[in-house]
Order: sequence, then structure tokens, then C-alpha cells
Amino acid sequence: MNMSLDRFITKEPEQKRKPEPMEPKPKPPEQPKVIIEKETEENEEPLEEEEVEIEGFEEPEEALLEETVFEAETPENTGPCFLLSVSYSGKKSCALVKLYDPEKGKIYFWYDNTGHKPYLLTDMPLQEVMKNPSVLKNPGFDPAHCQVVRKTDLLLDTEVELTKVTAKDPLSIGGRGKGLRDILPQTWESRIRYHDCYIYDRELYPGYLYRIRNGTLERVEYKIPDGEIEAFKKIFPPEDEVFKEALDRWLPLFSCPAPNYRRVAIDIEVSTPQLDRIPDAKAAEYPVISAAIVSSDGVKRVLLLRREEISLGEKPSELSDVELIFYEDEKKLIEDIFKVLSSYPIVLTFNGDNFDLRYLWHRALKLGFRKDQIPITLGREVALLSVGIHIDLYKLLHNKAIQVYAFGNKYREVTLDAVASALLGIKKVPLEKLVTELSYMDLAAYCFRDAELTYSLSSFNNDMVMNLITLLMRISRLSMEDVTRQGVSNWIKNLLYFEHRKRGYLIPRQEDILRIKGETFTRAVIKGKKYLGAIVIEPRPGVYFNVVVLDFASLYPSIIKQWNISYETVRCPHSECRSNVLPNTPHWVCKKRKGLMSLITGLLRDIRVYWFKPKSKDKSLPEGLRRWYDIVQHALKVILNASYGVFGAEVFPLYCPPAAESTTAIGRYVITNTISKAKEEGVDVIYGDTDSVFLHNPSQEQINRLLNWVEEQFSIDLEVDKVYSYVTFSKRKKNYLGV
DNA sequence: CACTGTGGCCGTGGCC
DNA sequence: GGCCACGGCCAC
Repeated sequence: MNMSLDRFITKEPEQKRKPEPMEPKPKPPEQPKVIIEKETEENEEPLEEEEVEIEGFEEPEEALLEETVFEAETPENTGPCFLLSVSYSGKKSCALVKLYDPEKGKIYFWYDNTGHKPYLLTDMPLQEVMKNPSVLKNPGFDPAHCQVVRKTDLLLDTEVELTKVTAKDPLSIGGRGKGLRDILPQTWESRIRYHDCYIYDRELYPGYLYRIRNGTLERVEYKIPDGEIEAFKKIFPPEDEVFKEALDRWLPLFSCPAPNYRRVAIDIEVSTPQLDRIPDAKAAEYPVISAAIVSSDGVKRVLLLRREEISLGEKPSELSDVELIFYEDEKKLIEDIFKVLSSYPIVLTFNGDNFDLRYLWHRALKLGFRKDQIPITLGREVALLSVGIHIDLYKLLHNKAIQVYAFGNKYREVTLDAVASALLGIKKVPLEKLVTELSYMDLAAYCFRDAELTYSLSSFNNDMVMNLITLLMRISRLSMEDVTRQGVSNWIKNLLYFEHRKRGYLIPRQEDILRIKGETFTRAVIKGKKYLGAIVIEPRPGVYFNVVVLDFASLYPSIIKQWNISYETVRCPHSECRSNVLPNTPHWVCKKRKGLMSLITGLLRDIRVYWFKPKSKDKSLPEGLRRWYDIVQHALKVILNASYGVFGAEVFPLYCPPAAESTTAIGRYVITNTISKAKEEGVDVIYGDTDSVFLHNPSQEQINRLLNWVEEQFSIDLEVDKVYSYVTFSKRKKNYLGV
């Protein structure tokens, strides 16, 4: 199965895709145009909160994102491309969209030409804003685009009129120092980073298909075969308009295959005086002595710096098809690394944010490069590329949700060695001495292995990681850079913000939610926790034969869907909803409005459970397609598993304790009632935990009656999860053995 | 520095 | 030796 694009577009004659790796002498990759202009001093990443001023003569890197002059082509027309990122171009004062052309394997730039401006919302009337002296004094204030906007305030369920206050640049909304958000007494949506704001307002889906036509950015609709749409409709009888609309919008996002990204992995070695010391990237005191490059188009190369008293060493067999290039001059070596960095659409590193790219940036400056000659942009804790996208696999693999749900907790420690041996079965080259003391060949072998492992992490299991990233971009609506660096709560936040904007809902402030909804009512069993969680049934010790385990298929997402749980619907403002009390809680839930989280969680849950999960196991489908569906259902699982938890997390901007505790309260209600019913039916219940019940030797009829009863009673799915020949229980909970 | 939640078991170390 | 608080790790 190929993940080619031939399913959706009829235009351009299909070109044969680039050959895969292992070409002995690959053609050097086509390079985007590199234009050298004079230095600019523009800022990016302006909406960072609470920047700390660091004194010192050197401008701290935390403060600024320097813009370099490396650029990609900006064509007026393109074929279908994948949207990889949106950022803000300080130089052009507008949004910059990076598109990936899967045919040519390169990046195009598209600069916003719609006149979109950074803005915030305030309840100060427009006329007052226009004559407010502090506002007028702000040089970034842009009176020309200010206007009155109408929004739905979900917390009060009212329509509100607000003033949209626009600025000439994102920094003027609220960077360091006094932005408009600090001047105005009350603001909303003023802490959203500009590039996210742009994605919401243009309803862009990163990771999905776009093209440039006559200079305009357009979405390309991925065509789903008619047969599949019909099959889908059979499984999802259209419930209501909202649901159907969302279905039309979501299904193509999940069905459109990800491209086979042209990409390069890179790793550098720096001469170190001590073995146990990682060189300080900021000081960049020591020379870069080697760099290894492994790419999807077959480049395998190690750049080596010639130094005194280093022997050549014996060429190991693993370097037999690796090109070795020696440099007399470190500056030239780094220049060549920069050429690679600026000529690939995607660059992979392991810890490049904090080390490799950061070191190169500082080292280059030290060696006399001008800032605009460095194709890297440093942020406080990221290192981005001027042309392409930098993915730091260390950051991605550090993500707990990815660790647990995508890789099944296979690696414990997030080091290249641990991750690679767990996922790939290959280890780093063991080091017996300082890299500085290695012969050229040994150094090359060591460095090359690291780059090779880094590349392999992106390619193993048929590019599983790249496919997963692409899907998570589409779900979260985050750029490739952001989705690989942020945690699951940020993915969900961004998805919900997007959906608010799309529907004209005001994005609420956390303190307003907390003030109106209040804290929790229940108390946790465990000290230090905020509210009561799930129930674990005391196991009856012993050995049991023929044990059937019933399991609620994603219980919490189902509850969120079925009981209409969302921050705006739990304890809604309507007096007529107050009687609609949620079981085991003093909270009521809205009868008039479908909760946004309830809608989205329910939708994603249903799509996963009824469509992608069964398809991922359908042996009648081609293997490649099945694999794709499996990644889709995994990506959905990652999001769904966090959808309840975020409501109970203070870091989540839509934090809503009553919504979180209602979800677990309903969970307890559901499992308790299910167990009672089972006992009523004469079934022996020997154990249960959160969403599972263990039945001892039940008859098929008893099982069926129970499943049907649950379906009727709660409209959620109880399934037979496992059948054990025998299970042994000790008297301890969460500790059993089933065969 | 990373940032979805709670429930439960177990080993460690402080304290009497 | 017994009690307890705490952190790490797992189940869900």
C-alpha cells in the first residue's frame, strides 16, 4: 500500500515518487533559494508571558527570535501541499505559512495577503478605546482595523458585544513590557499566540492539504470514496446537524494519508575536555569536530574536522556506504551543516532544541558568522529553522501521552540509547574514551550511529512516528513544531480554542470559569488530590475458572458525551436546568445546549470505536491501509484518554473542577449499578476496577442480559473485553493474574 | 522543568 | 519493632 496522493486530485500527472534510501550515490537534494540580505532586527514569539529581563551586554537569547534571511520559494501556484506550520514573519509583518510539496519534496513559503492582524477583545466600547490616551500612545495600536464584534458568552449563555482591538504586530498586544492587554482593564483572547490565532481565524488544519492558487492559500478537499461515505453513514445515523457537520469535517482529516516526508537527521559532536560534561551550548567554547547526516533520499555522510594528532583509524564495515568529508576549517564545516539545515523540509534531531542546533548557533556566531547567515532561530527552549521544520525527537518522546499510548511504555528513560534499543533494538556505539580522542573512523562511526538512530526513530514501522505526528497536527490544529513539543493538554486546549472561534464563542478566562463553577464537592481518598476518583472493588482472594471481564469502551469519554459534560454545561446558568442533577453530585447539567467538549469528545470517541478501530483489525483490507487506521485510532486514543483529565488540571485554561468530578462520579454510579444488576441476575462478581467487572462463570444469557440492560439504562457500551480460563486474586487490589 | 486525572501497592527512611 | 509520610510505579 502506498500512501500516495493519487486518491484525491486529478490534475497534475503523477510523477514517480523519490526513490527511498539506500541509493548508493544519490543526487544532492534540490536546495531552496538562499537569499542573503542585510540584517534585520525583528522579533518573533511575542506573546510569551512574563519574560524575565536578563542583564548583561549580550542580548539574551530568551528575549528575541532573530529572523534570518534564509527563505524558500514563494510560488503563485502550486499543486496540493501539506501545511506544516504557521509562524509570524517580523520582516514582512504578517503570518508565514510553510507548505510541503510532496512531489518535489520541498518547502514553499506563503505570506498572508488577507490583511489579518493581531488583536484582542475588550469590553470597553469602541469609541472609548479610540480616545483612550494610553491606547493611543501605544505605537503598535492599529485603529484602522478595530471594530465591534458579537460573540456568544457560553458561561452566561448570552450574546455579548465586544471591541476587537487590533495591533500592527503581535508584540503590541502583549509581549514584554506594556502591550495593549496590559493597558486595557479587561481583555479576552489576548494571550493566544498570534500564529495560533491565525490558524483559528482562517480555519486552517495543519497536516492537511492546501495549495496556492493565483497567490491565494486554498484548502484542497480530500475525496473520500463514495462507498466509504455510505458505509460510514450506516454506522453513524445522522443524529443532528452539528454532529453531521463535524463528521463531514473530521472524516477527511483522518482518511487523507500523510506524505512520505523528505527529511534529514543530524547529530554533531563537540570536542570536550571531560567525559561526563556536556558542553554548554550557550558558551560554545569548543570546536564542532563532526556532524553526521542521514536522509530519506539516501544521503549518508559524516563531516569531520581535521585536528592534530588524530589518527585515521580503521574503517569499520558500517561506514562502508558512508561518505566521509574532511574539513581543515571548522567554519567551512559549519557552513556545510547550515546548507543541509536549510535545504531539507524536515530536520530531525535528538535534543537539538537544547543542544545541537543551539550549540551550532552560538558557535557560528563565535566563529564570525552574522546572525542572518545562520538558518536557525533560537527561542527560550526551542531551536527552529528558517526554512524547514525542526523536530526534536527527544521532546516528542518525552511526552508522557506518546510514551504510554503510542509506544506502550516500551522505553523507561528518554535517552537515545534507551529509546533506540527499546523501539529499534539497536544501541548507540559504546564509548570507551572521550570523543576528542577517538580516531577519525571511530568518531565517524559513533556520530553516524546517532544520526542513523535518530532517522530510524522517524522511519521505523513504516514511518509510524511521522504519520502519528501528522494526525496529531490535524486533530490539535497545531503546527508540526508545536505539536511535537507540547503536551496533550495543549493539544486539547488548541483544538477547543479553534472550535470556539469557528462557532463565534468567546474563549473564556480561567478565573471566570472557576468563579462561576466553583471548586469540587467531593474529597479524594488520597491526600493531596482534589476530588474523588474511581472505585476499585475489593477482590475475593482465590482461583477462579472461566472468568469473563466486561469493560466499558472508553468510559469517561462516553460519559462526557452521554451526560453532556463540558465546562459550560455543568452548572449552567439556566434555572430550568437545575433539576437535571448528575448522579452522585450536587451538580446539574444543561438541557438546552450541547457542550462543546461533550460534542467533540463524543465524536472522536465514536469515530474511533465504530470506524477506525474495527477497520484497523479488518483483515480484508490491505495491510498498509490497516496500519494507517491503526495509527489513526492510536492518535485518537491519546487525545481521548486526556479529555476528562484536563478538566481537573490547573494548567488547563478551561480548568473546571465540577466537570472533572462529575465525570468520575458518574463513572462510580455506572459501575456500581452494573454490579448490582449483575448480582441481581445471579452472577458472581469477583472484582472490578474503574470501568471493568470480573464475572465468575457467567452464562452467555446472563452476559447478554447485562449488556443489554446497561445499553438501555445508560446508553453506553459495555463489552466483553477478555475471557480467562482462570484468574487468581490475592487480597490486594490491582494485582491479579489471568490466563 | 514539565505541565490530563485518581486509586492502590510497596519500599524507604525518619521517628519513637 | 511498629507507625507513618512520601515517592515511585503501576492500573485504569
